[in-house]
Amino acid sequence: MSPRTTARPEFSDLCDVRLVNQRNVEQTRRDMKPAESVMLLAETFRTLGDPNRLRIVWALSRAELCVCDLAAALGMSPSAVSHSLRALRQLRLVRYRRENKTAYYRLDDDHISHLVADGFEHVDERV
Amino acid sequence: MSPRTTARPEFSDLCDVRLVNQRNVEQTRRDMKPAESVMLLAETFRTLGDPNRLRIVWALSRAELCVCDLAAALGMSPSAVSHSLRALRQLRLVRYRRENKTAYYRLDDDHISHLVADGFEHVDERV
DNA sequence: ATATCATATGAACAGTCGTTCATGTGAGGC
DNA sequence: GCCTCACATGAACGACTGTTCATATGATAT
Repeated sequence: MSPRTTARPEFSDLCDVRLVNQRNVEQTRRDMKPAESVMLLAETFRTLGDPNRLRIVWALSRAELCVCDLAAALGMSPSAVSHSLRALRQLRLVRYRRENKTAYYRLDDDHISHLVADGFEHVDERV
Repeated sequence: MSPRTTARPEFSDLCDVRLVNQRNVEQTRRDMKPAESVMLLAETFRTLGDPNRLRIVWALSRAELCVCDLAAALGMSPSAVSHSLRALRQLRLVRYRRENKTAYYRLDDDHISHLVADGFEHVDERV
């Protein structure tokens, strides 16, 4: 996945001539995360931002599952599941092991599991 | 924002006739989050999945800022910032107060701040 | 009143996404 | 060998997204 948006530095002085709090601007610039981190995290969030992929991740946070079981449980085509898993794999959100013809997927580490669990906690608070 | 993907129930039996672990499928179905929660969280992740919006949220997690300061600090046009803030507002990720002509934005609660902080921790671990 | 400032918003366009369909791969069974 | 199964992948199409540009709003100032 490539970034969809690019910063436009030529706009940085579009506001400077107006009433801007220079302190805030400089402090914010100082605190900003490096572009690489921002891109990678945005890509991660965007990948989790698809309902089907999110369901897959949630399912894998509770059990190791093969493609066919995921498809059956979530009501998706095996092809769609495989495509989704590839996106998750490329961001190293899931890993898999092969056992004969079957590929068993699980989350790559606990970080992602916590992230999703926290997210559900957040949205479930708001009815 | 409307969901981009829809579950296709007619696929749920495409895999049942094959070698599926029925236990896993049933357990996964039982553990699945309600569709409403999935949709809302996916929307939230997708909204955080844009580099510019993510930078805005990160900036607001450190200080209350007006639109113009955000634009100046992030090198975006005020219009783009305003559009981004609207998306964040609609998901109640940010709130704002008006002071004369100026609109000061900040994060709506700590949940979102933690989510983003955890996310950066995660990606910064992987170089 | 007119002008300017800070922000909001609608339309529109190029770019991106996720699905389906068709096909490929590679292991097992006959 | 051939067939089937479980999965992977490429192409393609419709749907969606984020930006820019133009315009609107609403407050302050002169």
